[in-house]
Amino acid sequence: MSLHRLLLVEDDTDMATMLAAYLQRQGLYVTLANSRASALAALKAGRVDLILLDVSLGDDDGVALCAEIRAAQDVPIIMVSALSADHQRMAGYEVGADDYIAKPFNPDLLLARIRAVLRRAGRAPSLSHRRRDGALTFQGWRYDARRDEVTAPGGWQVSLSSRETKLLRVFLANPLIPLTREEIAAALDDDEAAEGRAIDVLVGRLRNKTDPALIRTERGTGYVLTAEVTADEPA
Amino acid sequence: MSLHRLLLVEDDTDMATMLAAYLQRQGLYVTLANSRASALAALKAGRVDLILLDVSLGDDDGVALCAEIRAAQDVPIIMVSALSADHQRMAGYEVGADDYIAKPFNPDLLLARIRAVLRRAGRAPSLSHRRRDGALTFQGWRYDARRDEVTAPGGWQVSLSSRETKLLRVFLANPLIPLTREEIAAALDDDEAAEGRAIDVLVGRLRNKTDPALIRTERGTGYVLTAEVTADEPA
DNA sequence: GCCTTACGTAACAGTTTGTAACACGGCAGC
DNA sequence: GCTGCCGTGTTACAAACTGTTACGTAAGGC
Repeated sequence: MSLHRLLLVEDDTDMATMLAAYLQRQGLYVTLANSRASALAALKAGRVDLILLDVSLGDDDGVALCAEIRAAQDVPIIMVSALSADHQRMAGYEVGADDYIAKPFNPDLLLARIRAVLRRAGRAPSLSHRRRDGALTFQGWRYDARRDEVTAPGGWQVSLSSRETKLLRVFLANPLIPLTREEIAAALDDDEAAEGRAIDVLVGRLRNKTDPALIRTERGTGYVLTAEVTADEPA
Repeated sequence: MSLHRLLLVEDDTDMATMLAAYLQRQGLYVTLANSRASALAALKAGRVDLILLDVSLGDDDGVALCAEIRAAQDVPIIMVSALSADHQRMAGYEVGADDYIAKPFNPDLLLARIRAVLRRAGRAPSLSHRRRDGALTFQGWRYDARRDEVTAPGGWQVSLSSRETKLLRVFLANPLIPLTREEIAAALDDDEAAEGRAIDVLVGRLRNKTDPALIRTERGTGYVLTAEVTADEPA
């Protein structure tokens, strides 16, 4: 029920087909383009929320195309490259890519990046629209939003403090997406201010009560929920 | 089944649909309007407790519309803007918006603002708006307003003191909305004054006689009824 | 390897909340 | 009036919650 339209610019047909199928299954509306010309045509044809742009585009140059698109309109762009060389990465950033991912990539990671970019662009339907309904399952754990109850894989019930619960909800709303301390604090407090090590300690406490492996540290950045989250039907 | 009626004035269909879905799940009754004309029509058509008004409204101007509505009637308004520029923000306030939120926003944050505005505006729908004679059902429990009787999920009858009953009614009138001790006291006493721990103790006693999970503590704030409330037809 | 920085976390302190126990007052019955 | 009972607020203390600090350790950069 996501309304995001994604334009996939990729000249390798096999890769494009596979990726498109995957992304469509994830709820994205995907348009394919295999060249600079067709990409620009697709852009002109309709609304696009995000562009996934391969750096190597046969005769065309992805980096140049990125800059070209950026100059014309404000659409978030994620660059995809077969080479993870840093200069390429930098080249991508300089022309205005919002993110960069190297082939071969983990599809889930790609999806996470896509969500993150869309979110930053303010067009993301977050998980929140299902949050109050059923329960969420992740890595064997279960969170019943209605009752604020957390159940461990074994069936044990875990009691979290209200702050810990809020934190868990923040992570569940953004699975696989790295969150900075600022973002977490903002989401927790409904307003302003992140200081000190409060978030670290809070994360530590949540880790202890659940599974330490659930939340991974992104050194220098923040924290990520490492599990995929699926919504159960409301019983 | 909250009785808050929210008018969402937004011309971006996707955004409107998404937001409406989200807000409806949060227990608000949402009416959509995509233009100045339809907004005014909706206002004329029925009671509205709160207006969520997008600043950018295609041909129409949200700020002007805000002022217009304000001049005509006293409905709380939250302005939504894609630009967080301060002058716009101020412009919104000056014409009488009760709050302001910038896109992209955290849905939970929006919800918190909505609740805050509703609370401030004292529009918490009172029991009087309901069929006074019917019974209310919540989380398996039942409250018969006519007889002041409370029935547990199992069918057992629970006897509450008069003060406890009043407290229960206050919560039932404001399901899912956090209430401060002051608000509760005001609603209980018909006249002001909240001091000491009276409310805490009262809540504790109500919890004991019903289901402790029904009323959750919002640390630093107050208490919330965690159940949705539905009105039964009078038997 | 060493050095710097970031992170994990135990211990602590300040608040807030839960609740048992008590005190007070009205009221019915004697 | 006296007495016991019930409902209610007050008090006091324990427990829970949460941010801060300090220090040890891990992770990278060089």
